[in-house]
Amino acid sequence: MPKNCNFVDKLREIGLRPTKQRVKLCELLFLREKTFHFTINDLVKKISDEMNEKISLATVYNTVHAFQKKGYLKEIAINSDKTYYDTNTSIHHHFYDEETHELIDCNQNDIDSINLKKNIPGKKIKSVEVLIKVASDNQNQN
Amino acid sequence: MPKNCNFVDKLREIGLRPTKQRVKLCELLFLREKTFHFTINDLVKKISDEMNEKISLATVYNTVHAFQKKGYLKEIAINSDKTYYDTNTSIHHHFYDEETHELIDCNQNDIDSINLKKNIPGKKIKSVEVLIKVASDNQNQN
DNA sequence: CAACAGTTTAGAATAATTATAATGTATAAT
DNA sequence: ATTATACATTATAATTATTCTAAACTGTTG
Repeated sequence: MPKNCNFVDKLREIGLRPTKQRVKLCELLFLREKTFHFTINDLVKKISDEMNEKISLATVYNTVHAFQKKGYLKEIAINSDKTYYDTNTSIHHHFYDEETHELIDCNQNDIDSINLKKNIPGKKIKSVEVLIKVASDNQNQN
Repeated sequence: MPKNCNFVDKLREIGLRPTKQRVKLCELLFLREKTFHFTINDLVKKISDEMNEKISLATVYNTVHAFQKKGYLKEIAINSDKTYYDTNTSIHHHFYDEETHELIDCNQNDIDSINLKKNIPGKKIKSVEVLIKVASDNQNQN
């Protein structure tokens, strides 16, 4: 979702009704310089803390799913009980800090291209993404 | 956990009491040629279907966590509400079939070595693992 | 403005996982 | 061998993330 844009029109364009809640969430999610990694709970907290608003939990779930479906949010695979999302929807990689549970983007050009020598017969490759787990030191590997 | 081994002794060696349930689970998990990917529910089902036994759900959770802690099982990161485990505890990669939800191992030597150009200051890299999503065709990327 | 379809909402329902507390069992010391 | 003890198992309750539901609400279209 482009920054500095009229979210009302933008939402209409992509076939979602521009409700108050959706516009608020757009502002929270897409008016940012850096890509943003979050869980549903992070969002709910930010809405009440930073925007002094209240959007029902169900709506946050609905809206995040709608944006994901339209391709403006991406679900990130990490070992967690919660689901993480990213405003960077391109195919890219992540550092995952095992101590702070923070995600940091690692773009395609931060990694030499990955060359697969194996494939699955009858299947096409949809994405190849790397998860780099980091920790300060004497941490166990998983 | 080595194949063809006396699980009673092995469990004692690694500091876990060799209870009936743990030995049964060892047999189910580690007496295999290929690496085994599973969820807790897969295990519970296999115990009753293939072994005609009943081990309580809590014990399955406890035991899987104990084995994981001791380094004999590895948690796999994929987008799922369930947690996946792998008997292959080495650092390695996975194909994830978006249609069948099946995991397939992809060893380190099936991929040219990954060269990171970026790092996180003050943090050590603990693992670098690749998830390759596959599907038969006209499937969306995520 | 009226009518309709799409949205929001609170709260119920579900599903995975973890905690609890009573009972059972492997083990080390007697 | 027996017993005491610490560790395990179990059924069940509790918790947490997520999804469903049905009623109230709101953009949009005519």
